[in-house]
This record gives sequence, structure tokens and C-alpha cells, in this order.
Amino acid sequence: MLTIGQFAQATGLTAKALRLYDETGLLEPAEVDPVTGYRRYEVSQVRRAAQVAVMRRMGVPLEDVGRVLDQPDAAEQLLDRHAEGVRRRHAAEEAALVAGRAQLAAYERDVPVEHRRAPAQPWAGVVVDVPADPEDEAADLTDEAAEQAFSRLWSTLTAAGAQVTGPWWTTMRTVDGHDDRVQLVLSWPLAALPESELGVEGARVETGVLPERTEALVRLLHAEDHAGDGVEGVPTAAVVHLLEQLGDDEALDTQVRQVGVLDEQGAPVGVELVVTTAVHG
Amino acid sequence: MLTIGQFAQATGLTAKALRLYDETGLLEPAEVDPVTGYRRYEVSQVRRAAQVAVMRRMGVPLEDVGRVLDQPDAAEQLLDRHAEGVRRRHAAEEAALVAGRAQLAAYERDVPVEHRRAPAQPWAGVVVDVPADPEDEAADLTDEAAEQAFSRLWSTLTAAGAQVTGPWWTTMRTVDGHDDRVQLVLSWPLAALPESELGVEGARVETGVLPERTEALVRLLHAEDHAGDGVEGVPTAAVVHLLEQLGDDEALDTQVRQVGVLDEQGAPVGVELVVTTAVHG
DNA sequence: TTGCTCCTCACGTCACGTGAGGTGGC
DNA sequence: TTGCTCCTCACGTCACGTGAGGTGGC
Repeated sequence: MLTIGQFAQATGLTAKALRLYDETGLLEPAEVDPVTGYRRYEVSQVRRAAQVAVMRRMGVPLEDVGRVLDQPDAAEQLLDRHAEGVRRRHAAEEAALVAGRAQLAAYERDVPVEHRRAPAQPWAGVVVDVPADPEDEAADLTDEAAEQAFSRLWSTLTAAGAQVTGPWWTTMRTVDGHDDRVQLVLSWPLAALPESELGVEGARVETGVLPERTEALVRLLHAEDHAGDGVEGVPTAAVVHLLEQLGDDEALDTQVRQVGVLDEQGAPVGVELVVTTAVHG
Repeated sequence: MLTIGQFAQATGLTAKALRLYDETGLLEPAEVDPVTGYRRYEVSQVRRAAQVAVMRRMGVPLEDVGRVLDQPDAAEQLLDRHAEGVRRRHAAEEAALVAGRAQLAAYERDVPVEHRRAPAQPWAGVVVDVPADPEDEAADLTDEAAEQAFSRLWSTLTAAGAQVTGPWWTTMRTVDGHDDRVQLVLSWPLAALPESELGVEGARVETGVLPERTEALVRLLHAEDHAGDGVEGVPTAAVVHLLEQLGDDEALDTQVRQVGVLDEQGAPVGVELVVTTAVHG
């Protein structure tokens, strides 16, 4: 019979850990002195203890260690899954390290913010529900659905005789009471609001008029402009810089419009992130 | 001014986290209502909050997040060190996964245990202190010193006319009151105990006689026999199997001798792990 | 007026490490 | 008899998540 200290020494565990394993039932001493409470272990218990020690060094949670030892059928699978989980976590942590470093650098870079006066602007847009989590598998599908609805809107508008006067823009907004979904609004600027109701298959249509206003904006025309935008859920450097341009009073409505930028041939070359800083007229 | 919920939304943090950052001083709201305790944040605080959010996703501890933000000179170094630490941990965890899996497999493999009767055996050995932690940089040095002392012992023995009758063996033992050091004893079997005191430079010499006894042993002659012995501090599969051969009574002295195995030409080809299971005569 | 938001505790997390204070065993 | 070992609490760890129970704000 071995004392807890001897057994710990022999197995690569600590006395403290052995007391815990006793308490949880993972590895009970062969004998406990009813008077002193001293734990006594048998040599034949070394194997199980060594297995526990090895699995703990592998990072296997105690609960799974017990399962591996007591359900041999499930052992392989549990260990495989554990390894898979560890490696998945490693990959994610490595990615976060790289993306985070780039993001921090992007926050430090100088981003030129422009200001401009813009006239009142009628518009019509389609509203699309999208999952808030871009990891969601449904995200790709709704992206596609959004593009379809948007092109249908264009057809509907031109068919109705409405004149599209510039590049599209998009905005995002939260839906009250739904943390897991947000709405994407894809809009065309118009010469004038259409007379009649507009209908588009698979999406709701909204219309409105942006007032005469002053805007602050950041242009994102090159791939480098998006460098460091790889961290999920965190504002991009461009958005941070844009918000910093706003006096705190102006930021009452911090809704950001993402406006398409076209070259002289009308081909899309990037986007502008735009916020309204003042309303006139 | 933004409420805690709006600010959380804008920065990729949670309200709970923001309250903690307020409490620790990492990121305090621009304003706290003295009556209701409501926190109010300014848009200009988004940048710092976003930086915090990014670093937390990188796994940077809160204390270091504060240092990076408030001591720009130290920032690069802190982030580099953090990344280094994470990657070092990943490598160690990956290694533990692989080595652990092999070790568990080794515990499952069948290891043949032999028994043999052995006559009384006089011996002389050198005692060398070694660090208990094989990661210790001093370990390599003491290994070398041990080999030197051992070959000096051989010279001393042959010079003194003592007859070495077989291959060497080694044992390990703990030193009372020193958790960080163990003693390694390297011994030669002799035809008879030498008459005179033996002295070896740089080591203490011990002599003794193993009694006539029965031994249990495992032979480790091939590289595969050591497969899975890569987990620090945990008994090897061979040792576990050997211990399992012992009745619990016999295990009073579980000291394992590691005995050299020589081929017919006298060249070393492996080791036997040997324990005494009974003493005779 | 009714939800929704915000507030402050308080507890749980996972597997031990580290004392404090006291007793058993060779 | 004197250290050394073992015992049982109890607290700390790190950064929040998750209620409970209550109030403020549009």
C-alpha cells in the first residue's frame, strides 16, 4: 500500500489532484483509514492513475477522462474529438493573433476623412433580413437573395419610369427584439419619388428622401484599404476614423451608409463609408 | 452620448465586460449619472474600446491590454511576447496531444514480463546528484559528469583488482528534503566486495550486496519498446506493467533497476527494467 | 402605462495551488 | 521526541456569463 505522497510521486499526479479525484470518484483510494482519513493506494492502481495523468497533460477535461477509462468503446472517439477541438482552437487563436495585429495596425494608420455638402436625395430600397452572425450558413443564401431582390428593384424602377441618378448604397439596422438578425437595406437614388407603390418579389420596398446635408466620408477604393478588417464583431478602422470625425452631438445618428463608387465607365471600383454630420434647409 | 448597450453594440464588447472595464479603470465611461448609476460613453471612446475588443480576441490579458494602450513604447514588445507565448503553448499542447496518445496506446499494449532467480550480487556504484526536472539546463552537464564518474569508477575498480562480472545497472532515488534533486546511482556488479575503500573524483562511492532473490523484469531492446515514453513525469508503460506483476505486498520496495543488456560481443543493445519480488536464503 | 434597458449584487466556471490550523506516524 | 506527512476547510485563479430582484426612460 502506498501513501498519497508515494502514489503521487509514482504516477505523476499531485496529492491535491488525487484528493479531488477521490472526491469526484474518478480515482478512489483502495482504502481510507476511518479514523485518520489517510488515503492508501494499491500498486495495481498505478495504471489508471497514469492514464489520468497522461490525459490531463493532453488537456482532456476530467469528465471525459472518466468516460474514456470507464467506457472503452467511446474512448477513441472522445480522444479524437478532443484533439480535433484543441487543433481547431489553435487555428482560431493563431488566426485571431494575425488578424488582430493587422487590425490594431489599421487603427493606427492615418485615414483621410473628407466632408461634402449633399443635396436632398429621394431613394427607394429593398429590405432584406440577414443573420447577424456571418458564420451562419444561411448568410451566403441571403446574400444571394439580397442581390436578386436588388436587381429586381432596378428593373421595377426603370419599368415604372423612375430615373436612377447615381450609384447604389446600403445600410444596416438592427431589428427590435431580434438579436440574431439584422436588416440590410439596398437603395437606389432617384430623380424623384415614384408616384405609385413599388412591389418586388421576395422583399419589402421602402422609399424616402435624404435631406440636404453635410456628410463625412472615407473612401475605400483599394484592397489595402480593407487591410486589418478581419476581426469579427469589431468596428473597422475606417468606421472608427469616421466616428472620430463626428462631434459627439452629431453622432446622435451614427448610421453609416456604404455608397458604391463607380469609375468613368460606370464600373464599380469601391465604396465610400458615409455619415451625415449636419442637416440643412 | 451612447448608453452602455449602444456602445457595446458599436464596439464589439458586451455590457457586462464594459462594467468590468469601468470597475478596473481600463475603460471608464465619459459620464456616470450620480443618481441612477447609468453609464454614458462618447463616440470618441470607440477607438479605445475597439482596441480592447481586438486584443481580448487575441487573448491578451486585461492587464496587458491596459499596458499596451497606456504605454505605447511597450506595446509592440508586449504584443510580440504575447504572440510568442501563445505559439509556444500551441506547440507544447500539440506535442502533449501526440505524445499522450502514444503513451495511452503503450499502456494498452501487451508487455511480456519475465521472472528469474538471481544469486547474491556484490556491487560498487557512484552516486550523482541530478536535477529532478529534465528541462533544467544543468541536466546535460550532470549527465556528462555522471558518465565520467562512472568510467573513473571502472578504472578504479580494475586498478584495485576487483572483477566486474556483468553489465552495469542504474537506480534513481529521491533525496530527503529536496524535491528539486534526485540521486542517480550507477553500479557495476563485482565478483566480491573490494577490501579497501574506493575513491572516485567528483562522486561518492557506495558498495553493497544484492541478496539472493527473485526478480521480475521487462526487456527494452528496440526503439519501439520506448514508443510512447514521451510524457514527462508519468511512469512508462514498461514500469506500469512491471508494477502490475507485483503483488501489493511485494511492492514494499518498488525500486526499479535499469540493467544494461549486452550482445554476444559485449556491445550494449538495450536495458532491462528489474524489480525484486522476493528475497531468498 | 408598458416593455425595454440599465443598475447592483451574487454565484458559477475548471482543476487544481496555496496557505492555515491541526493531527498522525516512524 | 522531532520533523515530516497527511487531514480538512477556505480562498484565489481570469474574465466574464447568467440569473435575481429592482428601478429608470421613452
